[in-house]
Amino acid sequence: MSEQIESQSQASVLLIDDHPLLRKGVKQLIELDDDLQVIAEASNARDGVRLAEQHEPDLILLDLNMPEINGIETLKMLRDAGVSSRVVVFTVSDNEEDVVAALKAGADGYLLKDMEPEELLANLNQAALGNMVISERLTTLLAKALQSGRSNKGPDISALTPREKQIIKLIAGGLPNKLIARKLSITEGTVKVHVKHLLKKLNLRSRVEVAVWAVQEGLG
Amino acid sequence: MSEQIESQSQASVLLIDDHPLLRKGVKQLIELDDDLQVIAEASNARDGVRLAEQHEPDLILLDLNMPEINGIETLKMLRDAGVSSRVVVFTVSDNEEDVVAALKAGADGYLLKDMEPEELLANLNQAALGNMVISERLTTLLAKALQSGRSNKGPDISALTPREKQIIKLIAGGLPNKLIARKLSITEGTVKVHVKHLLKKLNLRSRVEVAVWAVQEGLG
DNA sequence: TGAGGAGTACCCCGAAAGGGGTATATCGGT
DNA sequence: ACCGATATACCCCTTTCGGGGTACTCCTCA
Repeated sequence: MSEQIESQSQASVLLIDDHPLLRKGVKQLIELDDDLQVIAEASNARDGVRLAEQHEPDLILLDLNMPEINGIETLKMLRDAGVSSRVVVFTVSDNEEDVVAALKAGADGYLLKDMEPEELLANLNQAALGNMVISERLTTLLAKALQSGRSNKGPDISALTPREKQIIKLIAGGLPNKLIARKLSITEGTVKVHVKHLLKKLNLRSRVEVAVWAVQEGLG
Repeated sequence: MSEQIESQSQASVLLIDDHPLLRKGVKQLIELDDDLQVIAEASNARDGVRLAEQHEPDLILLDLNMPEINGIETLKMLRDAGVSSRVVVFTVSDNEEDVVAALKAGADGYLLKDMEPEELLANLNQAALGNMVISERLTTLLAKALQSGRSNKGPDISALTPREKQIIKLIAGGLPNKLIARKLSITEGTVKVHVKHLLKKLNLRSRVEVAVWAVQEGLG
C-alpha cells in the first residue's frame, strides 16, 4: 500500500496514562527526540480509544494501572476498534500475569517505568520501527512463564479454584446461574460470586465467552 | 453463620396427565423430595398449556396418551406458547414412533410409568437440573432409531435465514447484541429480534446454549 | 395483484447477568 | 495465633437478555 511516502517524518505517539505528571515528563522526554512526536494524550481508556481512532498514531504508550478500565482491557478495546498502531505497555508492574496478559492481548512491547530516560527513548524508537521491545528485567520472568507451558493462546486455567473450574463446565453446558446453584446445592448469589471471580481471572467479558472458550478447550 | 436462609431452591413441577389417581400418586411421591414441588396439575392439554404459561414451572411431567389432544401435540403447543420449562414425557408407551416423535418435538426426557418410584424421583431431579433423562429400557430402541438414519440430533439449522446464521456465528464469537449490531450496522433492537427468532427455531433457551451448540457444530 | 417471508425498527416489560461491597466460616501454613 | 485462600451468603446497583407486540419496506411467487 502507500505507507510511508514521507520516509523522514516523525513517528506520532499517543500517551494513555492517568498520571498527569508522568505524562508531562514522558512528553518532554519524547520531544527531545527528533524522530518522535506526541500528538495526543489521554488520562483514561475511553479518551485513549477515541483519540487512537481519530489520529491512528504510529505508537501508543499505554499504562496498565488505570481506574475503571485497566490497560489490558484498553488494549483489547483498541484492537477491537481496528486501531493498528503499535502498542507499548508502560507500567510499574513486573507481575508475570500482567506481562503475559499484555503480550497475549497483542502488545508490541512491555516497558517498566523505572527505566533510564535514554533507554526508554531508544526502546520507543525501536518500537516505532516495528521491533518488539521488552524491559531486560522481564526476560527471566518470561522464560519461566514459557517453561511452565501456558505461553500460548487464550486465558489461563491454572489460577482457578476447583469450584470455579466446576462452574465453568456447567456454564459450558449452557446452564443459567439458577440451575447451576441447584446442581451444586448453593444459592444463586454464590454462583454469581464465583462467575464474576472467574471472569476476572480469565479476563473474559461474559459467560458466553466462557462457554465458547471452554468448549473449544475441550472442557465439557 | 449465614447458612441457607434463602432456600427457595425447590424446582417447581407441573403435572399434565388425564389419570387422577396417577397424578395423586406422583404428586405424593414428589412431595417426599425436598428439592421438588408440585405447583399445579392439569388433566388435559388446554389446561396444561394455560397453567404452564401462568406458572412457567421448572419442570413439566407430560403424559402422552390423552384424549382429544395427545402429548406430542401438547408438547408442540407448549413450545409454540413460548414455555421454556424442561418437559419430561411420562407414559406407558415404549413405542419407537412415540419416543422419537417426543424427542424430535423437543422433550427433555422420556420416562416409562413402570419405573421404580425412587428411580423416578432421581430422574426428575436430574431433569430439573437440566440433564436429559431416558428410561434405560429405551436405550437399545434409540440406538436402532439412530442407525436407521432419522436421528435428527439437536437443533436444525435448515430453517434459519441467512441473517440468523450470521448472527449465530457472532454469538458463538462471544459478542453481545450491542457489538453484533455495530458489526452489522443495524440497531441492537433488530439484533434482539433476530436472536429471539433463532432461539425459537432452534428450540434453545439462551444465547449461551446457542454459542455452545454452534461451537460444537463447528460454526464460527 | 396480493400474500407472505425477510429485514429493519420501535414499544413495553420482567428476568438474568454482572460488578461493587461486606461478612462469615473453614482450613493450612508461617 | 495470625494470615491468606476458598467458599459461602447477602446487600446495592446498572446493564443485558429475552419475549410480547406493532409497523414499515422490499422482494418473490402464486
